[in-house]
Amino acid sequence: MAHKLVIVESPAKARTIGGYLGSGYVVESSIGHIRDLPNNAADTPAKIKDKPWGRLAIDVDNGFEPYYVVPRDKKSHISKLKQLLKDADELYLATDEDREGEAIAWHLLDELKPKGIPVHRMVFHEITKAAIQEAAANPRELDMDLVEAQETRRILDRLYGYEVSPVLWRKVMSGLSAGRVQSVATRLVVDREKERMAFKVASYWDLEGTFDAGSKHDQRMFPAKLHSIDGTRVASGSNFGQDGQLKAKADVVHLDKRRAEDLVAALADTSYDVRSVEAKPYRRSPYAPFRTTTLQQEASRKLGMSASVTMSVAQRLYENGFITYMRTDSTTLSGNAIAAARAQVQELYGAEYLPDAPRTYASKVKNAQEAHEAIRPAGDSFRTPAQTGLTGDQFRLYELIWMRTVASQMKDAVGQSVTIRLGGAAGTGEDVVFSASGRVITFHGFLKAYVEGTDDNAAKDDQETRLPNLQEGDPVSAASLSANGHETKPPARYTEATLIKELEDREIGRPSTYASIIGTILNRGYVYKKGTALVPAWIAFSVVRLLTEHFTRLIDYDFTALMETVLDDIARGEKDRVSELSEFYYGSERLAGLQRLVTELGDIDAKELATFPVLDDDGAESGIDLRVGKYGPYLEGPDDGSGTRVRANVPDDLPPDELTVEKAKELLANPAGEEIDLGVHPETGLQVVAKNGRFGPYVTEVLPEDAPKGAKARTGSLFKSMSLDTVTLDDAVKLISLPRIVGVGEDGEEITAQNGRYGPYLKKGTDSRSLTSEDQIFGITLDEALKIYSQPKQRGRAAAAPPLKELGNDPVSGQPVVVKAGRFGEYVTDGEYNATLRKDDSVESITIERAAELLAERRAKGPAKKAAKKGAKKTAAKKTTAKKSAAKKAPAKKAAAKKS
DNA sequence: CAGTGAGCGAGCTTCCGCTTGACTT
Repeated sequence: MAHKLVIVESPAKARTIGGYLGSGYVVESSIGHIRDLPNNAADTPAKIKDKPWGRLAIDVDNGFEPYYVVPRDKKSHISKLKQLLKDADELYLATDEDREGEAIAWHLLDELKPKGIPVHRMVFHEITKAAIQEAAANPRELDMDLVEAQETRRILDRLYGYEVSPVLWRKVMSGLSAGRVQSVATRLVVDREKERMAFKVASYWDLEGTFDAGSKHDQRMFPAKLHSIDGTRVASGSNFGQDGQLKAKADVVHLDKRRAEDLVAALADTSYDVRSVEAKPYRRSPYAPFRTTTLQQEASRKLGMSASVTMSVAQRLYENGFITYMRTDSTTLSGNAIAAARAQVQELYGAEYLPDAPRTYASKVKNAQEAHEAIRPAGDSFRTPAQTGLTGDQFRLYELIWMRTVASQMKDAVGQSVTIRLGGAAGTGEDVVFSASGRVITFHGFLKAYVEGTDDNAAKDDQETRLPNLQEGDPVSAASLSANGHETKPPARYTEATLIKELEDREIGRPSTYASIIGTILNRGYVYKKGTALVPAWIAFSVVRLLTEHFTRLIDYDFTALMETVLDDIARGEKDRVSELSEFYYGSERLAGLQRLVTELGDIDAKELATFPVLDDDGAESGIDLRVGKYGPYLEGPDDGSGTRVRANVPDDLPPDELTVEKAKELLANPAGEEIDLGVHPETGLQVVAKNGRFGPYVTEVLPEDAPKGAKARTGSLFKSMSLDTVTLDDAVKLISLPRIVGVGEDGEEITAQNGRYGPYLKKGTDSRSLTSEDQIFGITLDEALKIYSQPKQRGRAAAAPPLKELGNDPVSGQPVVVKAGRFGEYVTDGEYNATLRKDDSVESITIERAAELLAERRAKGPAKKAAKKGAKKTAAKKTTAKKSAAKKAPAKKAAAKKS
């Protein structure tokens, strides 16, 4: 039977809308984007792989034409949609009405290719029966200008990310990344840390007292603070700047301890009178209903949920029909929602809390796309939290959303704020004024339902301080007075919630990505969490420095906002996508293009980039440098002219702003870190210790201070079977005795056994042979050693690697194909060509057909040996780097994955 | 960053935004 096919983005939405449209309609979802640029080489179609721009999947030479693919996990879904389309007599593309939604609609059209049936673009902002039916009755055309704007955004992000990231691989560390959003987020965290490092603590003092209004007042005692001396204000926290120091223009008295205490003494006999009473009406309007970022902030402040936890809990609430869509930048409530909230206000708080007219909230977000409603309880009447039957996190998050929504339709809170000034004369003749402020809320309004949390210790909106009802001229006495010292505090580190807020304020990122932005910069190792604070790692300093020095425009805080302006122009048909992308990539008279920036890297000095002088409190250089190395951050002591500088590791979890000159000196004084005393060597009498070094744990002798120049401490790596915790003095004595002389060969040359870079081995002159186990170093006899030397050298190597699996014969070469485990992972070989298994292959699942495919691909590239010989040295060096950094990265990723 | 020798298959990392399940731990 023929039907009309409606495609929306979200499955949950499809279910709801299906119910509103009734029979005759089939509502399905696209589940987000259905096509994208290929993610990596494995997903890149063969026909563009070999193009110079194949890696980008954007033909930068021909109008920046993008090459889209349907990701593997979406293929079956696309077939399902195609199947549904076969029996459809009309197609409604009902994706979200924003830039991305318009593009999804176009991708659907382009991929499904409906033949001979009408296609409509249907849009709605509310999911109510009336709104959906009206939308279906009044469809529009696809807005191709808006699609162009989306493609421009997508292409620009790809060019930025996939061109700049490789620069970081070459200059900083393999596997790193750069992007329009993550790099700015990282920069924010790094810049904040730099502010903290430049911060110098200042102290200031003030006076606080408890005053007595006399027995005729109900509220007799009240607190007040010193306000001014002889008409000049006393310095308080707000007079100090971001650097911690008194602002240059501050016309204030800066009290120190002595002056403050002297003043307390001079005020011992002072009586006061009320100089002024200033009352102002206090009025506070409700907060707007939740959008993604405000929900994430409040869930963090009140429920202690991370952004990603908040989103997944909200997702479950959404899927089960408890709340509206949770990825939104809109604070707008539908008419039904306003009515539901108002009904609930009436019911729970009474008519006096209900404003005469419904409240509406305009979006504060500058680049808001408003495709959805605010986040609120779902339905035309709200369920109270108790009525939902929810538990745990879902209950608590629902309650938060429900309260916020209901409160948004309540009356303002009103009251009075009062400032009272008290004056008196000090014994020294100075005129002093104290100030007391109070707030009384006479009608709580929405505050009765919902009070927003605060990030620092700022007063909450419902906080009250009552003052006595004093009049000008009334006498007041001081019950107690004290001098209090304060210190200026550095700007606080970002938390997930405050960083997200900052990004939103700067129009960077979208509701669907805020939580994952945090994930990205954590996973790359740019930042780590210390409690809830985001602390930048030193490698982030290197990356931000490279980007600010060489890609200044791209990491500018305004880059995204400027891009949005251009995209809006494209969406209105006023600018052309190709010329904008061309300017971005190839440059113009006024701008350097990205392509030139990433190819002309000669002046990027990787070493300099990774070096940060450790500065003292006055910002002067100490001669000590922090450097970001392959093994993490380390310190280099001052150059004393000896040619070598003392080095020391910096603990991974030492926040950059805690690396003072004193701390650096302390670390340099004990460069090796912890060492374990094993005792005294029975023969030499020297102390023997175990340490962790560059190549892992090892033992070494401690040479006496009067040891002759040039004397070297003997060392030895621990065997793999040993560990720092369990190694004994006996083990150590044996290890440092190496190499062991096994005997003399037939040619008169000495054969020794030892441990090295590639494991245990025998050495005879320049001829070396691997051993299979570390125990052989001590156990092997001369006869066995001679036997090994009697065999040709190749043998030990080949014998060590039996194939993991035999697959049969290759159809092309006819040779047997086997799977082997190699240095770079598992690979298949037919004896001549080797091909590494790809991400989706495994030893268990691989077939001869797949192996033949891999070998055919490999064969197409020609023999490897010639290529390998070219610039062999350079390649070898690079390989080592890549391998080490990969090895280093793996555990970090695992740890991150475990947490989440 | 302790200091010791070879020779073995390269291939891939990465962006931002839109959506959920299908995975494993």
